[in-house]
Amino acid sequence: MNIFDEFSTKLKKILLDLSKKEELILPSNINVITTEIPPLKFNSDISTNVAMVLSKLNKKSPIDLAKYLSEHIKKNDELIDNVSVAKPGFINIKFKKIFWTNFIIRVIKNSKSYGVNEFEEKKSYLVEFVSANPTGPLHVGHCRGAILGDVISNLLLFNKHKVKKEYYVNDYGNQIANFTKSVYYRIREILYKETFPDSNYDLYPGDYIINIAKNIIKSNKILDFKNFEKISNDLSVLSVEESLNIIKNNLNSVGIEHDNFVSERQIVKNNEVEKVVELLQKNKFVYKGKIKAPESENTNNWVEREQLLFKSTEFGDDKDRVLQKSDGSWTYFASDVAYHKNKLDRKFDNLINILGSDHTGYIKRISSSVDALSNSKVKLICKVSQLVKLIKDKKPFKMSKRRGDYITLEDLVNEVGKDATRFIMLNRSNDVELDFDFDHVIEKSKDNPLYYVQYSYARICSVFRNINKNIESELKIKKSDFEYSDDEIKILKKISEWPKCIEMSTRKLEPNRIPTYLYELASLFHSYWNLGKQSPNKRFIDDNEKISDDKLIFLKAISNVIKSGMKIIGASTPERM
RNA sequence: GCGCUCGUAGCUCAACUGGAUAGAGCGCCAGAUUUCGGCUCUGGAGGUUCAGGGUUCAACUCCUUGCGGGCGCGCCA
Repeated sequence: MNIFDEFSTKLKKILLDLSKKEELILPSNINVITTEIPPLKFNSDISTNVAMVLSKLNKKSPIDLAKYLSEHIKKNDELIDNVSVAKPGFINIKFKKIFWTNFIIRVIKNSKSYGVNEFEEKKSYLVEFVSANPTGPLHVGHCRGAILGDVISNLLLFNKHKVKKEYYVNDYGNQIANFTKSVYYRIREILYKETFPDSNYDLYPGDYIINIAKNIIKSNKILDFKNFEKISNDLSVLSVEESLNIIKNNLNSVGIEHDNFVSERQIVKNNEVEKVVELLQKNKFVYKGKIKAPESENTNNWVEREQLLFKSTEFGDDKDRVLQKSDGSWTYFASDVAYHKNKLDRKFDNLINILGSDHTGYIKRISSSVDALSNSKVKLICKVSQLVKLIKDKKPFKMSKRRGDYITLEDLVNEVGKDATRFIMLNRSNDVELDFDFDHVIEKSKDNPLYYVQYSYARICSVFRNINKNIESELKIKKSDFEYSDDEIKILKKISEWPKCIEMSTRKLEPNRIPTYLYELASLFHSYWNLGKQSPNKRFIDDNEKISDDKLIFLKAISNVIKSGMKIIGASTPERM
């Protein structure tokens, strides 16, 4: 349920009636007429732009048209207290108090599904996120994208869509070869006391490789480490497995679990790359040609040569992209195209990729391939998560560029916890850099939005505790003839905006609206709470240690919204703090 | 050089599909608080939304030019 949608429906009916009577001309697209939340100062509940949109077509001034329409609106609805017209031509509707009583009772009755967009068609989504190279633990940079992907999935699930969360494992190619070699040298270091070749910059120096080496030795799956060539394949598989375990543990520590891991190696092994290249060739998207050297830096070493190219320029890319290396093996891009063909074959309605900001340049070419493969029927939606700037003691906390030395996701979670990590990472729009201030995040104050929201929930719980009621149990509503005060209606109005918040977050895949919304709701609640200091009638529990039904319902509705919002974010709502 | 992206109060950021007099928090100033729960609340000051041009009844939002920051521009993944 969504009071804005409901009003919109009523309004459109009125408009259609008037147009049938030929009193009004309507535009072909009636959806430009919107219902909105009026700014606070107008002291009304819903507003609409209808008069401004229709004024030109009907050759009337917006104000006159607004006056004319507001009479029809008022006449039509006994729950409307008054309808007023404001300057450029807005129509503002204010409901009677009983409207809000009815409203909150409906919210309570639908508490489980409140906020879900009922009218939206249910679709299936594949969300690919993280997909970090399986060569070591995740760092802070990965973390933001990971949480973004997870919460976008939660949002879609909340709206009853089908979602598969997927991780693409890049376990093929040079980086993996170097990684495997690194593990190999560590093993020789342990078994034969040989020193690790620190001067080789292709190798991974991190200490975690030593643990991987130890685990592989312990597992006894390979018995003889003397000849690298002989064991490199098996060792590679084991090494990837080990580092994937580290990554999965990292993800679990922030509450993330993927449904599916797809191996690049497997895609290559199944000849999926050949097949997809063949298919593209058949549809004339592949050709042999030369590609220009990049405009940047020194192009001295650039050797122009004839190579297999994908025509991504046909879909707006800067240049066509190479599919095959000179040694005959496939480029990363080629196998990724095959992977996306694989996704398409699984028949999802929508494909979503979450990428780091360093991959923005990659979006055009990969979405081009999806266009080419699906005949532009399926769009690949790419969301980019920008950098995270860590701040400690008011200073940027530099991620050292020194090899193998970066702040890991594990470090972050150990420092501030899962809830704070998730909440703060989502607090900003994903396409803006984010300051992650360690000092605020662990503070128990308003400076810490997580704490502030959780605290409001805990306060509500304390009321329930004091009257010996369980906050989870369902409320039985006997009478509903009470009315709420203006201070309470302020909060009810905020609650009525919740479905709108969810709708926008889902449509734009921008979950950052949710922490903002919850903060605002919490703020209103804390204000209300403080009113109890002066006015005993604003306190929840009266002198006889009882609570009235209206207050009980009121609290329950607030806590429900906070809880379901926090659930989408993936942060907890402790009953005591 | 080219592509993508961001630019809003001193600072960190909101602002719905293009809506009204652009909102919060921090910091600053002034107050409240013997409470259901303790960094909670109330008020004040603070703006040419980077700059110019355009579209529109209406532009922070869309188009365009310029400026500034970030990212990317390999047969790396």
